[in-house]
Amino acid sequence: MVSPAPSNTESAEARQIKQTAYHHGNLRRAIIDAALEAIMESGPAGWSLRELARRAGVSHAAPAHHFGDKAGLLTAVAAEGFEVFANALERAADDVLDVGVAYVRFAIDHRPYFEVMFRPELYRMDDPSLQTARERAAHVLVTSAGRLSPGPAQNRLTTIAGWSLAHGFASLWLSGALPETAHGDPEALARSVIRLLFGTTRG
Amino acid sequence: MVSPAPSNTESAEARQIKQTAYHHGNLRRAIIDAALEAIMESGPAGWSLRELARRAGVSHAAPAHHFGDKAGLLTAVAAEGFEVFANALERAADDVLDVGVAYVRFAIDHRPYFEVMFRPELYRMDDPSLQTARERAAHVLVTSAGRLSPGPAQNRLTTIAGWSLAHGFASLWLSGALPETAHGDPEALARSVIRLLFGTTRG
DNA sequence: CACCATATCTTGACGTTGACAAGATAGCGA
DNA sequence: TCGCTATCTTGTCAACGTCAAGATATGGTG
Repeated sequence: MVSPAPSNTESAEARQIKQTAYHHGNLRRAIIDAALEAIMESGPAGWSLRELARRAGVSHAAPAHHFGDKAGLLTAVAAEGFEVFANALERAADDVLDVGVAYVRFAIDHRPYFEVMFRPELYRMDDPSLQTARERAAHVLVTSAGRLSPGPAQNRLTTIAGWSLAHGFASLWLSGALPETAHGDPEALARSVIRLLFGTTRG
Repeated sequence: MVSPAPSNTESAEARQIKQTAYHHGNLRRAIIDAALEAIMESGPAGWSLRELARRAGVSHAAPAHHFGDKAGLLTAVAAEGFEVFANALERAADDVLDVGVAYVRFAIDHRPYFEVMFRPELYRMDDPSLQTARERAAHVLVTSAGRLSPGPAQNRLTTIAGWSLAHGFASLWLSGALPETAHGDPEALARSVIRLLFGTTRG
């Protein structure tokens, strides 16, 4: 897993040393990690800032210093998510099929990020680092799909189709809307499905 | 628009007659309509039960009598949504392409329903009327896609692909993730995109 | 028409939440 | 050593979801 910032990798000792009465050491990261856990358990709205503070062992108002408010925290989560996302797509950028599969894999492996990223009403879209990573990811989608078709008009359609297919599969899988097919490996199934769209064009 | 129950179609007079001190007349419907409005304005989590009660002109605890709690209200919204959804798909069931377009059109025309329906953590999936409508909609998807391919294995893939494509396009469009392409008619664009998947198979 | 059982809605209360303000503490450079 | 600033705590407030108890209307039964 590629994380843009050192996550919960520091030893318990090191944390205990830093953890004096007032200074947590790395509260910002701890709160984000707690948020990711909470989102994994009960969605992007099934928890409270105070609960995250409790999990991190700090007072109820401590998170506000780092994130301002709840939307600020979710903005940080989304920004971090788009970075991990862009990295994952770039690593597969040579092949459209691989990009599509990487899209699905990211959604499943990093579900908490994914559940926030595509819900703009939860956070502030004008965040600079967020926009940068977002454009980086979009660039991979456009260029990898652009290698398939000749004209720019076709290119545009191909990009939207591939993007929609990967995004739709990921969303439906996560929401559990594909009940009978929920057996087996989602990644393999995704690959077969995406091949149905791109297979003909690639021969 | 097809609504499973008489919505805000009754005249203001009729409502005023029924609206005595204690009895609203049709509070259940009024609360659902208020919820749809609120979800349209600020998403499925950007409002409160008390706000809906205020909009309907009743006390803060009145909605609880009809829906139990917030999840109960959202369950009613989702159930109603799946009914409208199933009706819309059934009306286009003759052609896979039309079904896909109807899928996207529903998401855009009935955005509040759509935003709740595919977020299972918001409501109670075990609701009977919800499950019935849900299976009805799924049946249209499977049978319409099944007319394309010969074998059952191919059929399964085709169904998932078409479903994912339509669902992904709708989700991305609603979230505003397709910025540069956001000009023009989404329905026409959706038709072009879906044709990219099914066009080859149908000749 | 009188009566009452029941559905519907109100009032009041409790614990929790997000947000803000003011104060306390720690780390760090001058 | 001093003081500046980032970091965290404590206290507070209105708003929220939910529950309990009471009030009122409606429709059926006699």
